[in-house]
Amino acid sequence: MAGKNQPKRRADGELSRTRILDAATEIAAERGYEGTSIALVSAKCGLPASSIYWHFKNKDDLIAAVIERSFADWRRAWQLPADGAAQERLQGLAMQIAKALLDSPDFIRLGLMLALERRPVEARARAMFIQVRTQTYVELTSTLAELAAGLTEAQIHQLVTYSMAGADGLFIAKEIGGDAVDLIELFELHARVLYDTAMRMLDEQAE
Amino acid sequence: MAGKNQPKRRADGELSRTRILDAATEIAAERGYEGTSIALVSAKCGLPASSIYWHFKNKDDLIAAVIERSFADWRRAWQLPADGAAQERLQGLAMQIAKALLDSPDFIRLGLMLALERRPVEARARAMFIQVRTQTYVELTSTLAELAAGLTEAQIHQLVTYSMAGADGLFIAKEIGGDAVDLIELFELHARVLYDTAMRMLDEQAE
Amino acid sequence: MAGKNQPKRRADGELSRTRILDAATEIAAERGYEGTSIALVSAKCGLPASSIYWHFKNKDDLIAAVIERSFADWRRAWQLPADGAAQERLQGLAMQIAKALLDSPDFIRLGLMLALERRPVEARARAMFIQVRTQTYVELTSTLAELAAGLTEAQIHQLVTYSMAGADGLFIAKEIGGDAVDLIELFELHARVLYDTAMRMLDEQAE
Amino acid sequence: MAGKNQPKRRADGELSRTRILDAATEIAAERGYEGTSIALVSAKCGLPASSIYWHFKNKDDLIAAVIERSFADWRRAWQLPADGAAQERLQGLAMQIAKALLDSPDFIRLGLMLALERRPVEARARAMFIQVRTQTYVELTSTLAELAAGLTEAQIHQLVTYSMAGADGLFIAKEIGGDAVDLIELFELHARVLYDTAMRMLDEQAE
DNA sequence: TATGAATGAGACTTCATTCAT
DNA sequence: AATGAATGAAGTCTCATTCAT
Repeated sequence: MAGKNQPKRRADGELSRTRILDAATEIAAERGYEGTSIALVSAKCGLPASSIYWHFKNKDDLIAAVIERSFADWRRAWQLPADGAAQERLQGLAMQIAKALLDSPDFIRLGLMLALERRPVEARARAMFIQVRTQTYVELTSTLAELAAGLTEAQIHQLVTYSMAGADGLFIAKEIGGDAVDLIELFELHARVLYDTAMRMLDEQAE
Repeated sequence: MAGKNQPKRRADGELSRTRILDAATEIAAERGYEGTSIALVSAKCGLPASSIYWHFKNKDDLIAAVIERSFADWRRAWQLPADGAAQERLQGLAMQIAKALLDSPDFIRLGLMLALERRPVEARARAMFIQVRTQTYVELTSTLAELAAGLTEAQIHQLVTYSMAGADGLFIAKEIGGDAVDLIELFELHARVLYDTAMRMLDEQAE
Repeated sequence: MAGKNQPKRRADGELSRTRILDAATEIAAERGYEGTSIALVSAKCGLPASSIYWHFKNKDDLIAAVIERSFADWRRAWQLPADGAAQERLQGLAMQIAKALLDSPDFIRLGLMLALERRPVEARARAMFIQVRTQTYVELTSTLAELAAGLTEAQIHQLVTYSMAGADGLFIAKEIGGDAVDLIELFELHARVLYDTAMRMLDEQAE
Repeated sequence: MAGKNQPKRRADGELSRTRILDAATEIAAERGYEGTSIALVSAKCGLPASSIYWHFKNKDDLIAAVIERSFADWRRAWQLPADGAAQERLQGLAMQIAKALLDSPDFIRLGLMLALERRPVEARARAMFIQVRTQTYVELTSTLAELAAGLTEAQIHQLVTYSMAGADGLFIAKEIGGDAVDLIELFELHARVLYDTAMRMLDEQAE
């Protein structure tokens, strides 16, 4: 940052890129990969289609960039709990994630759509989602290892998988159910379930 | 076979319809709504594109029919537990559903893709998914009301929502994780979690 | 007529034919030759497309039949004046034709559309219009020859052509102008103009 | 040629647009709205169909542009009479219009076809014709008001409507009758009729 | 006297992408 | 750092017509 003394062109370039990404994010989160046409993005951001190709190699590259940026936004919206009792830390984390899903649902909605597709070839966009999702998996794994010291690796894998699956499923439930679904309350339940399960696993191990 | 008591069998429209639905189901489950082109379906079922339009009003109508039929297939693959101890019945149900998801994943994969999309207009296919899903919700609600008599309506709503969300999420986890995810084991965990939660709710209520 | 003792099938056949013609007339008068699709006619009359082909060889044949029947209807709505003073007879004829155009505009609207088209090949329908129109030309020619005895053939040809052109043009003016155009009044003017012109021609000839 | 003061000439979009319009005009004047397929236009102008959509939003937009341009051409072919005796001015105008119709019949032929159609929705092309036609109506109205000062507004409206109807009708008569119809002679008659009628109206008013 | 089913051709339109400027 | 123009492929859907029953 700082020192922006280039002839302003650079600044405009950055701005255009951002406008394209904004438009593409909005559309892709609504209509998925195939439903996001370059013409639609062009119309929404006001730049001609050929300009989009100046900033991004192709459509796949564009959607991958969308995933990358919206993951970063989403990831910034919550942080791993630093200290406190295990149960409270878990509850706090769940609340943060629930709120992040409510506030910026683009990342998950688009990501899940990509994850569900099984297109023969296709490529970067889906891979990008899998990659950043793995990053979350790793973070949660180390957090859990700390919160519930003593669990086996297999148990941790199971718990983290179950916790992420629950988050995905609850997000979808909210998408489908709308106001009939209280996401916060359900994430609270989810956190409690995870805590209880972890404790039970430790107990059973102790015997 | 045999014993068909239809007039004569007449040009076998029913058969063609089935062939089209088979092809469309396979493709739609892999590529979603937008990714399912009529040309692709035509190529896979061997009938020309124009014949598809004899059997279905348009693409939306076709995909809605796919959802309808594959839900019926999927629903036929499991049945609500008739009797036995509550915990066993829940475990049994969870196992059946897990297997149904593994055996005929078309319904859920396509349905979830549709559920995630937020296309401005278009509708029938998505509406059909929401509708049959609601049917499942209702069935599970009455099952749970019986299994855990004493729960409030709100609690049952929460539990059923959570159970369906878990199923969706676990399905996705399996899609993404492949062999690294043991769906059966996770569904067992899910059933146990649901049982424990229901019991806890009843306990807390008793106090 | 009478004596309809055939097994009713025949009657149904006639009825179907009529229903098809009714539907086709309505559509063709609105949308012209190309705009009249067999599917549209089928939807409007309730019979399947293949039934239309049982009654008519092809689309061209159908439209030709439409022209033929609607010309007959239209022609039946007015009659050549039998006697009276020339001016009154002309006025009366003009009024009848004006009313016939207002009451059953299908024939003229469709006919003019066909007349204006210059499709390379195409065929029967347009030819049918030209044919029935010629019939009207002949009738008007002999009427005028009687009303204004003494005119040369060339003059009669000119007058009849001008009178039919006026009728066509006024019909179009009404189509475009709607309520701003008083068709009756304009036909009255047209009749007067024709009468005056015929008289003038006779005068000039007399000199 | 030469003297083009546009920046550089850049890929010659203007030329392509013109080529497309030329082709579309020719075809639409022969076959009407529905008969003008994009493929036909593409074949005639040498540009691929998709390029047509770069220059025009859709088919309706293209046909509307055809109407607009061919009206302008047609309108340029005649001018309102500046001075001289009323009768001569009217005759002169009629001759000009007759020749304009013979020389560039595209505008009227296509326009009349559109005017006769009563398609449920769609519109722009037809609306454009109605609009430019109204422009002519206004011009003729003020010319007539000047040529035959003293006529009431209603009379002028009637005369202008009748004069335009006559022109339309005579054009059609020429289309149908071909060489059997002497358009020039008929327009002369038409001019005379209009003059006589205007004079008669003034006379009757004077009484 | 019909009609369900099918079909190849072609309708309009959008697609992702390229390239000269 | 862009963009006007173009393009071949592919999109959904309708067309007129046929044919076995």
